[in-house]
Amino acid sequence: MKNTKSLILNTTIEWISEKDYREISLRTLTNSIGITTGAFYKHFNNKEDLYYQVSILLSQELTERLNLDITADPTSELLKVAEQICLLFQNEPYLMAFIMLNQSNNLDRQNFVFLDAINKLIQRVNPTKNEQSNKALFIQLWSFIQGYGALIKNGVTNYDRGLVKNTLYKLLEK
Amino acid sequence: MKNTKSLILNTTIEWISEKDYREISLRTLTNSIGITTGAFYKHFNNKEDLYYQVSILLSQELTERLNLDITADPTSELLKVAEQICLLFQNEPYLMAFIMLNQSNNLDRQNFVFLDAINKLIQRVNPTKNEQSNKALFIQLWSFIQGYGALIKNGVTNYDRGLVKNTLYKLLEK
DNA sequence: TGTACATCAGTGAACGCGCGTTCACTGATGTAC
DNA sequence: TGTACATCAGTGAACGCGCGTTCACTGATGTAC
Repeated sequence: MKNTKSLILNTTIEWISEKDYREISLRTLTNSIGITTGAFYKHFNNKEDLYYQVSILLSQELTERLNLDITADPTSELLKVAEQICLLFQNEPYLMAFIMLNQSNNLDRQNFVFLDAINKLIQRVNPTKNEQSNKALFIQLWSFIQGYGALIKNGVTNYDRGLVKNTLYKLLEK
Repeated sequence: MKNTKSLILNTTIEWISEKDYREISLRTLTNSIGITTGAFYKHFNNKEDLYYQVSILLSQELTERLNLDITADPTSELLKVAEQICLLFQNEPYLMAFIMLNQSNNLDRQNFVFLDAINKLIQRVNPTKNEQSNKALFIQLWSFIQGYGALIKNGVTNYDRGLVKNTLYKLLEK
């Protein structure tokens, strides 16, 4: 049944949200659904295959959730994205850790869609600058968001909307 | 012998530099030294104890290596620290991953010494501002350094001295 | 100087455990005639 | 409508493996007399 496969995918996402994904075993996962580990292999080649498919789903979900509007005011749109991602780090630390650790393995189209959209926003926020300057700005923004997210995730600090806004404006030199 | 204990500590650091520390087993570690796993437990309570002691050593080493001079020009000193840490992410990715993942567990004095020194530099770079503004600046700098380090470590980008300098100056509003 | 004893780093084999994965089998369901 | 067969999701027990940890024992070294 296709139901079981999507049940496995959705339950995996629930587990990933609740604990470090490296500590999830196929036994705990399949037990919590009510199937055996043998049944799992009727739907996935192996555990890595499961995580790969989950990471694609999560990339799609993230892209939809952020709901980028590349025609809106690029500065406020960038701010919106930055805030939402930082909030996700605060509210879904395990999920974001999974996404961040698996993003570099994922060269699928969905990730490109998301990063491309951010790049387009940056080009529009900085229309007079050259490509190299835009790439640098992208690295600066992405570094801050990831690093700030990590600090939030580790409990070093709490999410502060004003700080995100202030950082963005400094980096954009607004 | 005290020699064996420090041999274990130093060899662990070598291994941590070469691969993900989560993939190091006591067997591979002790085999590479030429002792048995039983001997290991004459010197450490357990594996966690080893990693804790290693993380203290690495914190000390990092502090010494950065060689902070809190009397020097604070801006250039901050730039120097930021550059050195980013370079470490590029040259010692596994080691930095270990330090970053274990730093939040480590509330030992050595870490405070290092972070305190950075905080003092920030106070001197921003003498007229209040404490809250300094704390925000610290979070901004630390977020960028950590996030940029992660991007370098994951191969998303390469270390670029100019980008680090530019980011620092933007954040310091110089 | 020689003997008896204590200490303790290191040995080596074993322990129990949880893991991902495999596979012969089951049994419900759909299809062909 | 009833019978024979094919399909295939799911079972459940087992596989081999590597892990951290334990422990009775060894044997070199130092100490006391």
